[in-house]
Amino acid sequence: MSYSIGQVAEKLSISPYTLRYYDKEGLLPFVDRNQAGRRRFKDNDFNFLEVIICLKEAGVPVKQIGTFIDLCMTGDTTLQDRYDFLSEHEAKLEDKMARLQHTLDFLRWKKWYYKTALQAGTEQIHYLPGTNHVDPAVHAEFDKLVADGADPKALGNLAEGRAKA
Amino acid sequence: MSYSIGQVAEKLSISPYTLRYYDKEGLLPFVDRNQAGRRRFKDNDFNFLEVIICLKEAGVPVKQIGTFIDLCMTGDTTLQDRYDFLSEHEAKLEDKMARLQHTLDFLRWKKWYYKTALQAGTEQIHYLPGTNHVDPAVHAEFDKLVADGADPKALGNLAEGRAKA
DNA sequence: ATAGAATCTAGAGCTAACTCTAGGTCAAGC
DNA sequence: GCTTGACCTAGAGTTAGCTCTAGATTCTAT
Repeated sequence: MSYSIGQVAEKLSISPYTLRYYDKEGLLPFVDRNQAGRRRFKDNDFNFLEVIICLKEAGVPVKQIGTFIDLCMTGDTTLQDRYDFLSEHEAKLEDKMARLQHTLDFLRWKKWYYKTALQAGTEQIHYLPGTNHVDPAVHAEFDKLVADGADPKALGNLAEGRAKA
Repeated sequence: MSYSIGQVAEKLSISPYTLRYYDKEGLLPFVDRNQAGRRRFKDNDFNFLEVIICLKEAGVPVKQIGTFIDLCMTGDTTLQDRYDFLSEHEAKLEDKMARLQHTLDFLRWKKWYYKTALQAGTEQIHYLPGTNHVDPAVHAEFDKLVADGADPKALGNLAEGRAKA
């Protein structure tokens, strides 16, 4: 079974332009061509494409993905290098996810901040009296709610479906 | 207390160039200037900067951060808009983190793939006999280990510190 | 008073990752 | 046989987000 660039693009939800760009950058050395010079992807090629897409999603620059693919084409002598490459990017991804978790926490506290302001009708309830500066105690209050077991994701939600009878 | 652009840059680990760029893009309308036209950041400005940095980390484009800051400057009439904005980006961030978790899972399975290949000395142990195509059963084997309670993060780790006595 | 450092603006330059255009080749259906 | 659409390459264009340069202040420390 073999596939045209259009079929692969369709299947992976990537544009053919992008696939050709990847090829130009050396990411697709494993792809065959037919007599007319057109790319023919094999079933096994999807294993490589899966790795490429994974590394892209992990935030690895195209050039570095290229060096990884080079290692793959070289053979068993590069197994350790490939392992190390993946380990490195696993660690980076873990870091990134930890940072994003902090970002999410912050977003949720701010949502709660606006939820409570909305309920009061004004942001001023969060200001130090007589100023337009946020009272640090407001954040502390939120932290306390979380420490006391509240779900940070739910705390900021406006109860819209509360109208019942 | 007020701070120069250099001091703020230092404190936030951002370059002054970037801060000026943000200002140019309308992200810092709240920053005062002294008689000489130099920016003077107030303590309260760090609340805004914290939000800007959070949104950036969440992947929100600079232009959209600008519209959020505009809402902030407008006053209580925009509280609902600000809430909705944060809700939207909370949802997007949750999606992204779910995708990154899948990416991380994939990276870990590939690490295990290379760990076992390294231990065998060749990648061929994962190929269908007589081919250089990966045997789909290999991935299934990994999935089974995980289903049986193994830690996916630990499974791919080479036990380097095993030399003891 | 003055040298050196920090700041200002406007605008040019840079990089990554596409995205598209132009001009040509090739395969399938009428 | 001919048209239509997918494909090819080379290379130009685009966008976001910085990053830097030039030339002119302004502040700080001796």
